[in-house]
Amino acid sequence: MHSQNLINVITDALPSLNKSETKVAQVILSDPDAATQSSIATLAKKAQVSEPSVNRFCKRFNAAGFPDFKLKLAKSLASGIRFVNRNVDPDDDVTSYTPKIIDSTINTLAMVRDKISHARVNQVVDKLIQAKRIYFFGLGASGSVARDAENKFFRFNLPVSSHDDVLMQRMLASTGGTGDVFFVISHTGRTKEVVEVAEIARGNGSTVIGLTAVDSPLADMCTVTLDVDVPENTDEYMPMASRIVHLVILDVLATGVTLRRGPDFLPHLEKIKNSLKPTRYRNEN
Amino acid sequence: MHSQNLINVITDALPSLNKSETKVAQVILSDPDAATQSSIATLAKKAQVSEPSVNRFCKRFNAAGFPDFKLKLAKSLASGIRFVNRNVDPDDDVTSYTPKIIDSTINTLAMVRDKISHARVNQVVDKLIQAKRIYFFGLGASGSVARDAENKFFRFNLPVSSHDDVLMQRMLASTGGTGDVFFVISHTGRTKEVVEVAEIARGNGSTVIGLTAVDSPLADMCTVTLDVDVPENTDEYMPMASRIVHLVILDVLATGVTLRRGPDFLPHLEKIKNSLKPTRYRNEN
DNA sequence: TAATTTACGTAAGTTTACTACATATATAAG
DNA sequence: CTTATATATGTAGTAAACTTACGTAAATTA
Repeated sequence: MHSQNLINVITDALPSLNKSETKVAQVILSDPDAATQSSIATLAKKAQVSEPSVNRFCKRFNAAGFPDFKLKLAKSLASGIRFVNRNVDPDDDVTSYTPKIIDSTINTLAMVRDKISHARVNQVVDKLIQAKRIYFFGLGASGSVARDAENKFFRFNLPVSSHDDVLMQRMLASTGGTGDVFFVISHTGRTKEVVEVAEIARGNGSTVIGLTAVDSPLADMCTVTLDVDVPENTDEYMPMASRIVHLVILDVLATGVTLRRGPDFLPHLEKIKNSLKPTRYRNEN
Repeated sequence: MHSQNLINVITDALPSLNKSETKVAQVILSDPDAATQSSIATLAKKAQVSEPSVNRFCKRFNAAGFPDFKLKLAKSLASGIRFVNRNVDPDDDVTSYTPKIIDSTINTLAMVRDKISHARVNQVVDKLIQAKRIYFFGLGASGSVARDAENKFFRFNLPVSSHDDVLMQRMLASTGGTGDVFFVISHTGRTKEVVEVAEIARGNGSTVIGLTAVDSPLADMCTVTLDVDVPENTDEYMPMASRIVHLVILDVLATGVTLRRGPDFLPHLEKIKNSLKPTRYRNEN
């Protein structure tokens, strides 16, 4: 199993902690890297609690003791994931908002990595393998995700198309049937048009796959749903990470399909790759 | 250079170590994970040396002492493992290829975060702020990136469009002039058509921004380039992380523009957000 | 072979972390 | 509202771990 990032675990547990534990958590989260280098005494002093409180805190998070906790914390920090404690401020400059945005995306991806259901991924790959035809549907920001998916999946040598036009989507959904897979992408899963389209497709016996939010109306309508629980962007400055997550999940699915197709399929992919060579300037490296 | 993996550093230094240091190194290298969890006493015993020898060994590798050394070792272990098996194997199953792909994307983003030039980002934001019109150009996978960019930047209340049609791109480039910004996206930066389009636009006095590879023909042609040095995908199974990187950089740019516009601009963004509400099913949360 | 440097270990000292216990605070019951 | 009980937090002592100082042994050089 994948070990969940300690920093996220602490953040999630924050509301359930008692007074002194909260103090310790805050000190650690405010500068996790410093925490890995300080002794139990310094940390206790910073958090204004006693040393045993720090020790108990560590044990609460399944560490053998303080040193073991520091070790685990260091490991979490090393995986390229940094804790983003602040959203972009109006007075941030390039040097601060750039890493903030990238870190926030990284964080979201790490969360998805730890929470995504492998069983579901497998189910979706199953459906995609069996598909005679795949339609990728998305509106707005999800429109470009759908388009990217088309660009990935046409390589599998089966009819694939993407659509961001609601009327087109309705028409295609109503003419679909067994063997057709409608892959519906939506961040909220609450856009009426999209949900209706899914319903129509479902009614005709098509397979409907949803890449959308948990417990959304769209999710309820699908044959299989890959639910992504990306925190809503409340902050005006914060860009939606869900597109990125969706794209990466589509990468995962494409990889799954490729692997299922087996090694005999690789020459086909190679052929597509090579087809682009004549369009490029030679690389001198 | 970036901080090298401690295990590699030790391996490299192996020939230059003296007797007891070699013993210590061998014990650590044989099971680095165990080393991070053992005390200086146990490690000394295993290596058949005295405790101070272990301590000196740690200091030789720029650690403050044994605990600090363990910390550094743990860090390189955490990031190292992920780097080592980051490629998808033909016999991987869902539980292994899913985290691999996500981790690989995370690693790429972390690299970009550390290497991206803030000065360049600032320059590009400058150009975008001054633009009277923005065209996003991209082909293939970059086509959907361009489309996503359009979806982000139209919010700034200025004429924005995206194009993935080479002929259309040529025509627009040839009619452009001062005040027009052509934002050209290309993973390789070597696609002839794209480079030519950039050249045409440049010739007419337009600003050409490139989101592309370092030292590529396209990069040479641009007014400002945001070079992204994403490792080429040699592995058939590995999806291109560059799209993701491009999208995130566009997020950064959009944020930069938003911040420059100042707080007076926020109501406008809010208005766009609210415009979607009637299209959605209510969220009961 | 002697001088000098480098390597290594012993033992003492110092820091660090843990445990057991006591007190305080909060919660529930009467 | 008081008492009982559980929970939370701190104090002090102890054990373990780590570091330093110093001395001896080995290796290197003159």
